Amino acid sequence: MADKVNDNGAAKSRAGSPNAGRFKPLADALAARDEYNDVLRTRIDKACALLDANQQLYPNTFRKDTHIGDILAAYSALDEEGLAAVGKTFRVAGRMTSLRSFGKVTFIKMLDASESMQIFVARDDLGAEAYQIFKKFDIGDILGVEGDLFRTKTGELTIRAKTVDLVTKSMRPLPEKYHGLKDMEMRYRQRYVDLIVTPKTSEIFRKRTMIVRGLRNYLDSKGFLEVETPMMQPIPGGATAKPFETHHNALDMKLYMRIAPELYLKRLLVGGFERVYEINRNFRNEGIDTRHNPEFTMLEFYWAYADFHDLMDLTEDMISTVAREVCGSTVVPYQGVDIDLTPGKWTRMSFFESIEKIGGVSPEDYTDYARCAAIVRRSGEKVITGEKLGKLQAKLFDLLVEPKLIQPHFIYHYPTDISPLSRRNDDNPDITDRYELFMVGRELGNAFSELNDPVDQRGRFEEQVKEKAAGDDEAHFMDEDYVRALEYGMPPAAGQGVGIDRLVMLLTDSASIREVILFPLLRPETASGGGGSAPAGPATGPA
RNA sequence: GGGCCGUUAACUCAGUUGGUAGAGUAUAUCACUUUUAAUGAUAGAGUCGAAGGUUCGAGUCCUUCACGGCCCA
Repeated sequence: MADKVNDNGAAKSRAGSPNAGRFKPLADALAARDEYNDVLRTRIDKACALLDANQQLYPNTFRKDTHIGDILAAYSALDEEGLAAVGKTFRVAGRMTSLRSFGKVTFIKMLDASESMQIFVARDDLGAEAYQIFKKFDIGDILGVEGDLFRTKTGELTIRAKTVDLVTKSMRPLPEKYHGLKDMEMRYRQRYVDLIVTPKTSEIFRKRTMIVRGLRNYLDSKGFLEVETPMMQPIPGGATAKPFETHHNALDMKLYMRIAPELYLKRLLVGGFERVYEINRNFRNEGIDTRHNPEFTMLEFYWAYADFHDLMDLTEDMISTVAREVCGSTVVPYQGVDIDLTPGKWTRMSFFESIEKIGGVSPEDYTDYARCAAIVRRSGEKVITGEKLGKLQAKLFDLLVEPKLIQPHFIYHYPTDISPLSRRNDDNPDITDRYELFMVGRELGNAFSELNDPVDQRGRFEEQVKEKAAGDDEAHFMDEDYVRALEYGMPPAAGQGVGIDRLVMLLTDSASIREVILFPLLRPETASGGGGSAPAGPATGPA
C-alpha cells in the first residue's frame, strides 16, 4: 500500500539503503492507519540516511551539565564582555523547537525541562562534516549541545555550539510554531505534544504540583499525618455519589472504587491518630463536564478536638497561604474576576440565611414542602416523590444560591436530611454543624463537625438505606464496621474535603477541569472519529 | 439524556447561489555567516470525520452515526 504513494527522490534513496528494512514496520503501521504522508516519509528517509552515516538515532551517551534555566538565571545580566570573561563551555540538552537556517549558519531554539534558549550553530565552528550531519536534524529532535555563551547582534543570550549531537530522533512533526496546538481533543489525547508546544500547559501542571506540595507542607507543619487508605473498598462510603464497581478474582469479591476516604480516615481517629490527612484520587461514576472528571483528586483531613468553626479559620489560612506561594498574592484573577482569598474576607453565612438573602426565597416558602417543591420545579429541576424537605432545600440552594457565590463563602448549618455523617447542631437537631465552601459559583470544599454518636450514626445510615431501596442510587450504604468503630469511641473532631482539581482551576485561571488533569478521560479514539487518525485502542470493540 | 457549534493538507484556518480543493506554517530542492513567525524562488502534499440520500453534479443540501467543545438536565 505504501508503495503506491508517489515517492519523491529521497524515498528512492532509502530503497537502496542497507538500513531501509529497519523502518518498514513503522512505515507499514503508518500506512495501515492512512497516516503515511510526505512529512513522515521524509522523516524516515532522513533517519535512514543518518543510520547510513553511522549516526545512532537513540544514543544514551550524551550527558548535560547545565539546565538552560540555570544559564539564563546566572548570565542574563552579563553584557558581551562579561560573557566573554566567563570562559566556560556548557553542555545542554533538549528538544529543538525551531530552526532558522542561513546556509552556513543556523539559529535553533532548544527547550529543556526548565526553559528555552537560542543556540547558534555555524559550519565554521562545527566543521563541514558535522554541519552536514546537523542539517539532517529536524525540529522535534532532542539534541545535545556543547558551547559557550555570547550575545547576538540583537542582544540575545545565545550558546555558540562547538558540537551538536543527536540524542533522540523524532519521527513525527510538531504542530505549527506560531498558532500552536489549538485542537482541544488532540491537546487532551496527546498531552505529550501539548506539553511540548504549549508553555501555558506545562506551567499549569508545575503550579499544580506546587499547590499540592503547599497543602502538604501546610498540614505537615500543623502536625497532621499523611496516610493512605483503601482506594478499593467493599463498601463505598463517605459521600453521596455513584461508585465504579470492580471485582477481585482471587477473593471472588465485589469491590468499589472509592468515592471518598472519609470513613477510613475517621477510623484512624478512633485508632488514636488525632490529625490525619490524605491527598489522593476519588472515583465517581457520573457525568463529565467542565468541572467533573470521573477520577479526581481530593484532600481530606480530620482534626480531633476541633469543630467546624476551627476548620473555617484553618481553611482560610491554608488556602490563602498556598495562593500566596503559588500566585504571589491572595487576590487571584479567575476568568476576568478578581477573587479575594485574603483571610478575614471570607463570608460566613448560614444555609437558610443564604437561601433567603441570596436566593430570595422567604422562610414561609422554604420551610413549606409544597411551596419549596413548586419553586424547585419552576427553576427547572425535578422533584422526586418522597424526597425529603432537606433535599428540596438543597436543590433550591444549588439553583438559586450557589451560582451567585463568586467570592469565598462558607455556608454552614446544612439540613440533617442531606448530611448523614455530620454532627447535629446542639440547639437544633434538624441542622448539622456542617459547611460547604464556595467560590466562583462552585463548591470547593465540604466540612463538618463529625458525628461520633454511634447510635445516631446507625440511624442515619438506616435512613440512607431506605432511600437507596426507594431508588436513590447515590444514597449511602450501611457500614457496620464503621459504626462498630464509633462504638469504641471517636474523639470529637472536624474534618474537611477539598477538591484539588477545582482549587488548581482557581489558582491557574483554568475554565475546565480537563485543563488541570494531565490525562482527562476521553472516549477511545476511532478510525473515523476526531483527533487525527490515531490508533484505536484495545477498548474499541467491533462496531 | 437534551440543545447549539465544530471535524477540509502534518499544524492553524479559508472555501460565495451546489459546478473538478485554497492560503499560511511545516516539509523537499536551491540561494543566503547574526536571525527572532528570518527572507527569496520552485515543488510535492487532501478518503473535505464515517455511511447513506437528494441531484446531471455535493466540502457545500438532507438523514444517521462517531469523536470533540460549550450550555442545560
